[in-house]
Amino acid sequence: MNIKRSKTITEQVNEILRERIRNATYAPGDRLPAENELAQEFEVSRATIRSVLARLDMEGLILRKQGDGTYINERLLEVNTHLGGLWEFTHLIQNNGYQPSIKLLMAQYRPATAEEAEKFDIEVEDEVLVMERTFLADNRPVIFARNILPAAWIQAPQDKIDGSLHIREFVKVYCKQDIAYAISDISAVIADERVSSILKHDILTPLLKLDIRFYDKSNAPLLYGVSYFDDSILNLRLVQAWA
Amino acid sequence: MNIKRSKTITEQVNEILRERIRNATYAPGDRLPAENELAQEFEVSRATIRSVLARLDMEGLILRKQGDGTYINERLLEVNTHLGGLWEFTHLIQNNGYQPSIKLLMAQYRPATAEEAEKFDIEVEDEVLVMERTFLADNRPVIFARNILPAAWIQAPQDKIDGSLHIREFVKVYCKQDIAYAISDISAVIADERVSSILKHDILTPLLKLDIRFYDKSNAPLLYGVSYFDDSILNLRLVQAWA
DNA sequence: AAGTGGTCTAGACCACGAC
DNA sequence: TCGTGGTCTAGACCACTTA
Repeated sequence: MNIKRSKTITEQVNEILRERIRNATYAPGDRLPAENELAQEFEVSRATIRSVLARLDMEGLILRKQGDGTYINERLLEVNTHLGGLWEFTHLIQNNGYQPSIKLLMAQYRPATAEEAEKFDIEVEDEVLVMERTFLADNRPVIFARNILPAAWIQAPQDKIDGSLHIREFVKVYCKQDIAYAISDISAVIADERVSSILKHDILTPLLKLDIRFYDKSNAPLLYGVSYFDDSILNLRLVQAWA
Repeated sequence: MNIKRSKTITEQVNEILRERIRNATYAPGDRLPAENELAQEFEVSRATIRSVLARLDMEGLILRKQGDGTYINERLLEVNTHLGGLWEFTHLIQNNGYQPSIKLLMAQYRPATAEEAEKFDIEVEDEVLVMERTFLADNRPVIFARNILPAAWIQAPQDKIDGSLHIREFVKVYCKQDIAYAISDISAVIADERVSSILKHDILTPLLKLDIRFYDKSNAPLLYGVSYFDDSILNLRLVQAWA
């Protein structure tokens, strides 16, 4: 097996194994080759193979049984959202079987509220950028998202905001920062008129609200987001492997 | 540093480091000793230290910066629920600052509905055990949970059901099985009368509903659970580290 | 008994950040 | 430049399942 350079070996093995699971080279329920066999095939050490398998295990893609073998989890066809990607809305839409797209509704600067200032560790009245977007599933709006970040964070030309970027790309491009982790609050709410009219949504059906704060490796807050969606249209289904 | 046997080395190091974080030997924001130093202190290899740090990193407890060092995440005081433990309701209650307890409302056998039969891969009309419980925060009911499992799964004496067990303990004791992973659906609902009366809850406030299915390593369904709670009382706050 | 995954070691070299 | 974490190796031995 030849492996291209430039990406890490584990990353390459990771991609190959995922592809084999995706295209059913390893079909659901199948037993994978032993770790030693995989190590031989890819010409890497067993430790490398194991670090890849550990990640697939965490995500619930495989089930490892000591003394027996490693199996493809056949139930993962039903699952659409892995825990690590709660805020990857386009994936959520895609995994529910729709074609995702993003529409920028608004992007404007205004002074921070007291609450926002506290969240970002900035002064009240410091300027923030507010961006409102909808995520569409087959051209139907299903998620309303409002993102807020201090204007001072923005390093790149601010004139035209590209609203079609994912959050992690957005932060990367405009703030030249990488997101290290996020803290999310999940709650159930009755939509206000504005959200309801945007989502063309029955006002009596409660929505899921996601309140997400993103931080970098130095623990500086990068971006704050609040999102609403109807869980009867988009199923929020998570896998959790035992720790 | 002396280390007791019987548990794995990584598990022991894990516990020691967590304790040091908890009791602020390593205070929030502090930089940890270098991996090599920790390896020397515990008399283990650096790989062992790294596997422990990798887990703390995933859970958001620490932030690792290449070329710099590893730091305690000072923002974790705010966080109460790690993703791995979505169904550990007593932890959820505890982390919201209340004293948790569990009250068994009902435990009875009845034939499976069509929906249940499909979920468990059993026949319609096969017998299932239904258990209804409330989780109390300072003696106030805050979570209503209904758990269902096929009666045939139960290996232990069925006469008296101990309703105060956690799910993983319950499955361990009565089914002699270990939970390998779970699939959860999160949704927002308006409570029905029964749930509302149990939770003494304003009927207009939407609740979070958690639909969780538990599986073992062989992919056999073990148990199914539906739970309701008011997110204005119990904050469902998750940490997600970047994959 | 044989084969599997689980744990652990003692190195090596690299990429990055602070000084 | 130096120390840090990031990657990777090539072994070893153990615990467990299956036949």
